Amino acid sequence: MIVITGQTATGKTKLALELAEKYNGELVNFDSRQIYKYLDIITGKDLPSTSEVKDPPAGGGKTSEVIKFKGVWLYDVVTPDQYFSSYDFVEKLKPVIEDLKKRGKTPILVGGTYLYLKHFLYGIDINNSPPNFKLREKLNTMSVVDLQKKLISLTPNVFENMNHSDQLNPRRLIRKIEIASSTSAVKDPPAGGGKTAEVNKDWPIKLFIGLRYQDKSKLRQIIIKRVEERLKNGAIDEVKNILKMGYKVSDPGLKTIGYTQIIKYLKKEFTKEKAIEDWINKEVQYAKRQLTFMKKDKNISWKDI
RNA sequence: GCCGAGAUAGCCAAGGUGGUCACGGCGGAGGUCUGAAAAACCCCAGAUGCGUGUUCGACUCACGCUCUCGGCA
Repeated sequence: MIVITGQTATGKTKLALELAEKYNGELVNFDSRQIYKYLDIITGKDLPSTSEVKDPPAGGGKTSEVIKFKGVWLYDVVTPDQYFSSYDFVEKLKPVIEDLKKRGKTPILVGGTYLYLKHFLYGIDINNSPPNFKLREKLNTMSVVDLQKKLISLTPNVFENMNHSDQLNPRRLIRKIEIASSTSAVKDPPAGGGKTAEVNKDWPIKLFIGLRYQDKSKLRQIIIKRVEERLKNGAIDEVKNILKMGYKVSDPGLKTIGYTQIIKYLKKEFTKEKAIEDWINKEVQYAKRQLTFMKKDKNISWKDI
């Protein structure tokens, strides 16, 4: 198995395609946004036309219920209104990998969502429980202080073991409360979390590459260019169409850089200039956060570009 | 040229009888991360246009200068 991750706009897909050729591989996406259908232009799903060849012609020219294979597995697996977690991702990924194995192909995982990758490579705490949306809805209206109190009343140890940042983060608090109040909850979970399920033991990693920018101003420059390109390629129409299909700003898939800003522009909350500026800023900030997170993985061999 | 309004961090911006003044937001730096992650959150740095005066003390008051905006000419 080959894994390629790194900052956004570093040419991960391009490298992956090269390696696919060299190692008889097929690409598997682990980008949390490209998982979504209809989010194409702004998430950069477009691939060089060579890979389009792999598209199986729709059987007999009938309209396509055929799964689109755009040369990359795990594109377009859910609609923008659907919840999708790192757990779901791992579950989707396993059969794909198995299939590649059977066909003697080298899986080439490409993407920037390190959390997904992390859960696949290093496992998830088996004590965790699935999301409880009803509970979340209720908890979402509570203040941070109240959430803290609630968690402390349920499992003081869990709260104590959270770091300062997480203790003030409503999402993290909600998640902990969710786990603590699930019926199968472990009363006093150990400090470092429970056992983790090893997922990928059958798949040794041949190459684990991280792409990053050495020069931050360069990163910004490239992102500016990419945003301009995506606008030219119809980013605004893409958003309009998605809204026309009935998807809402609040849908998980549309909580995505680029979409958020364009929607604000369409709603006249932002001028076009402001929307573009914000889009670029958010993307640069995202790229930095990616690196902060990935840096901690000592298995990644970094390539500066 | 005259009248009015204003000049607070890279940008936007609040303030008060003169008392270590200096709210916020954006942007910037660094960080957190085990089922929402292109998410959510933590944290750090940085400012009173220039000069003179009044005063124990001025970002705040007075005068002058420079600049900006609006109006008159």
